[in-house]
Amino acid sequence: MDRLNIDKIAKLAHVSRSVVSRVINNHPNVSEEARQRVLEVVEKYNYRPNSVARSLATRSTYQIGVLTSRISEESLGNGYWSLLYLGIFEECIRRGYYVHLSFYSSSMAGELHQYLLNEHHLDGVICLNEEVTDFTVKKLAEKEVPIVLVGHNPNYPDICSVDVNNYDGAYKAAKHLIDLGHTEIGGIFGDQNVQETEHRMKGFRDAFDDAGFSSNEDYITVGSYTQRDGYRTMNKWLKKYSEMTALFCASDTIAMGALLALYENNISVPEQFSVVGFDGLPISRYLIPPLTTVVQPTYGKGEKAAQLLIDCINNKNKEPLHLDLDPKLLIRKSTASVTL
Amino acid sequence: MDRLNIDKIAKLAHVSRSVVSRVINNHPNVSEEARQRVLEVVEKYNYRPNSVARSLATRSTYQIGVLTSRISEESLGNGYWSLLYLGIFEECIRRGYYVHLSFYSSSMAGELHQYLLNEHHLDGVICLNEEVTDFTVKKLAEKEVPIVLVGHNPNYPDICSVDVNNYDGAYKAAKHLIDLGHTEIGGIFGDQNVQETEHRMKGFRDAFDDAGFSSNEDYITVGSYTQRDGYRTMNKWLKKYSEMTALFCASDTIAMGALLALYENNISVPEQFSVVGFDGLPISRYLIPPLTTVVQPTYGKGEKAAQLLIDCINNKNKEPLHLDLDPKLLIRKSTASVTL
DNA sequence: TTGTAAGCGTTATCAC
DNA sequence: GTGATAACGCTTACAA
Repeated sequence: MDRLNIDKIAKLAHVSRSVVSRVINNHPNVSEEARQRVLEVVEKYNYRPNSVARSLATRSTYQIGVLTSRISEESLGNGYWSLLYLGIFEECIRRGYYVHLSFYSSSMAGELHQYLLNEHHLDGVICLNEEVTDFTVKKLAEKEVPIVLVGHNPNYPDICSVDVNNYDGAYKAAKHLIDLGHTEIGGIFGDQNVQETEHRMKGFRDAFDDAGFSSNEDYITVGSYTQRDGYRTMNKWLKKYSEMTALFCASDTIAMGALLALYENNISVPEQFSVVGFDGLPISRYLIPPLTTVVQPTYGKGEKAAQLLIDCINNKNKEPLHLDLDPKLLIRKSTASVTL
Repeated sequence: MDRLNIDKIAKLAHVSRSVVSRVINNHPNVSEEARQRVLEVVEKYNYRPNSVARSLATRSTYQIGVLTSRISEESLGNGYWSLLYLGIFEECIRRGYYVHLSFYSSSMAGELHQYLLNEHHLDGVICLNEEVTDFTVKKLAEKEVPIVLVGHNPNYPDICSVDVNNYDGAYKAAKHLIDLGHTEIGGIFGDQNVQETEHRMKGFRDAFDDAGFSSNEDYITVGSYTQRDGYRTMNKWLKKYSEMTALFCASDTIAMGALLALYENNISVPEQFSVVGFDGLPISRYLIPPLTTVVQPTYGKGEKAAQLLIDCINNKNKEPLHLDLDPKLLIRKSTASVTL
């Protein structure tokens, strides 16, 4: 028995192809009798409609694209992206959409270009970071392909986005350290170019202001979200600022690097030095020592992004939405009262 | 200007749709003159053929599916999967294929079922682990959809697969420990049900045999590839086998858990206890201490899997291929000579 | 309620 | 070298 199609099923069920189509798509206006006959044949021959043909006819593919940038191996491997993607994926699957995951890198720009230009096979796109956003918006803006951003981007106020409340997260982290009696507190941030960093820095600084003393600008730096950056900066600061007793890292990966630098310099955490991370990655509880960190709902961000996108695809969102999810501080073993 | 299609382009270029099609697909039999005219119009209107329609006509979508199981958050977040996927993705993109990434979990089984049954939008599938394999093969076996496995599976000798040489990797790890003078060496393995474990155990044991003494079976256990498992087992063994001085872990994640247990028990690594991991994850160099580990070409495995699959799709592989990639030992700071 | 027929946008065959 | 024309497999008016 070779390829089944709707016509063969129709013939076998002694109805026309339209009846089969209606049954399959749960459309009204088909007699119970006919429906049963069709269903039986479908079942018997294990028939499934060809989704490609269906897409061609309906102009929608039920496929969405997720774009992220390749970044370094280090940061790819920390679990943040996997979890975010998992949230997107599961929400999509629940709502009947399938998803493509693509990594943007300059060497692959051409191919991805093709992929996006060919908007016909994607009902929508989720961008996980800024580089990818500029690239994508330029391609898809004029076409009617909906986009959702993970991480707010002030350059695109009309595009839906989800983020964690970055201000709040950093504020909580700094306040925790201040409450423990620390005053000489460093802050390593991750990405010069995003609003996220701006907000986290403001939250960090405001916690000091609210506590009645202000943050030391020498203790603040912006690098990249990598272990390497945390490692290097911590090493440098340990030499330069021996009075420093605590550190806020804008990601768990940065904290991981800092922890290693501390270890290599024989400074024990948390007895001599406290470290707070950001993200709440699954691995953070297995760091040495288990990391106190600001947990963000990474999976939830993905889920929300998918919801927003699918709503956009179905024209549900009148206004562009910009959602903020709540972070919360998780105290583990890497922070302690300052020792005098 | 609304939707372009091949007919509009044909009209604008004063040729028939067939000529346009030939130009676009680089087929012969079109005059240079006509080709130029078409190319100009295509360029001018930025026309791209509709890939859905093309797929319907050619019966191939240039889309492949990657299936993995959801597993726990912990193990998803360790970077192994991201790297493996990256290898697959980049090789596919280079060869003109786009890729879907799906996570299998029992709660999503129904949806994924649909996805796979609808084989029409997937030219091939790569399975990243065993559960997923059984599930998939059952669905796609009788249809002509090519499958490639990451990790050999003796149940499916006819399906191409890639793996690292597990025997060799474990052998090297154990030999390294033995060469350092350790004799009381534990081994924590990851998955009862896969051939991988069997091979790693054999490599581990053979290293002892070749060194002239045999492994202690009490020191060998099989659990799961998680930090939690490494943590628990190490804690238990520390109480039970105080004479143990070294440990081989069948993954870096297991090692990570073991390292934490050691830290909490105030046993310093590598001075009092040596640990070797397996995988060579990007994060392994930032563990405390940086982990000695058997590096496997994770990205390369993905790349190879994609190559095999695309070759299958194009009927290049006469015989089912089962490739083994070479692991290598990377000595960092978690292993040292046994102290007497 | 059911069936006919016209798309959807390509590729591919086959005369010319 | 070129251009009709028939697939590809489905959805959806519209007519019956």
